[in-house]
Amino acid sequence: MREDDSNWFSKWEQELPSPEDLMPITQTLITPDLAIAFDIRSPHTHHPPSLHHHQQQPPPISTPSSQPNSGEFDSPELGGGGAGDEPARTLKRPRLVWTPQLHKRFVDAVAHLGIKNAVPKTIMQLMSVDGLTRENVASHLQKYRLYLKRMQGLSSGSGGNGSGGDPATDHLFASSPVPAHFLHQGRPNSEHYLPYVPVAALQQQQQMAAAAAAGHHPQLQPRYGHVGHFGSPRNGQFEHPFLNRQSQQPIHRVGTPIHNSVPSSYVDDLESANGRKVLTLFPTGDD
DNA sequence: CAGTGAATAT
DNA sequence: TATATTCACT
Repeated sequence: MREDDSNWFSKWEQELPSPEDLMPITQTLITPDLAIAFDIRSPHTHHPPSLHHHQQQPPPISTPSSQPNSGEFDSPELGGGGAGDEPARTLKRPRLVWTPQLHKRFVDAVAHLGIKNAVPKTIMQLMSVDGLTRENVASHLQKYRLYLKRMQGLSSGSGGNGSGGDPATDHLFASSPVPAHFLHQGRPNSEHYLPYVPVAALQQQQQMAAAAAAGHHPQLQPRYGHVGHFGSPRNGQFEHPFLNRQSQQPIHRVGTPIHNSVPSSYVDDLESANGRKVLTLFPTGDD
């Protein structure tokens, strides 16, 4: 039975996000508002029926200003009072697009956490995705559960309905490989072998909070690239990388507002360019 | 805080 | 339309 351990691990490893998956996405697009402000949009998108601030894929324009002043100029708190306010938390972020890859990460996290620890917070932490908030995960987690449930109920018997007429709730999930069947089995008796304790992931919260409290300005931190929907997860494997926050570079920017664009910290520790994946993803020791 | 269902926004 | 996010309740 011990062999199984390595087995599942290998498998898991295999499913891990590949290098192509994770990397090149920190290309934070220009904020939609900014883009609009600059009046830059697709040349041949001759069709502005609704002039809303839609986030579209800004052309490959170089993005010199790393000043991600989120275009969201909501209403900053004024008046007030506040001696130490953290306005950044109030920013409304754009809709998060759950790309298959992102979902995969989610699934992986859940799978490894085990049904027991698979709670939004833990998942979120284990995913180590920047900009992901508990709400995001919670919402998605629920949908995911429903999806599993539905699948289970329908897969019995009837003919062949592998995944054809599923309700609309699954397109995303359908593209994502479900590790095993860690469905909801209320079985307090036998636990699946959890080789790894998620404790490592738990402690970081405090650190993170502490860091934030210390005065971590969110000027360019809590943001995930608004990725345009690419969308073609049909049977294709990956289509788009996404946000992965892993290394928090100690960028101390104090005093002079040098908007020196961060040197792309998106580099994960991926493996060599060819060959197997030796990904060291999970233990998110830093955060 | 976490889970669910409905409403809402995009 | 579909999907994500938010809210009220638990």
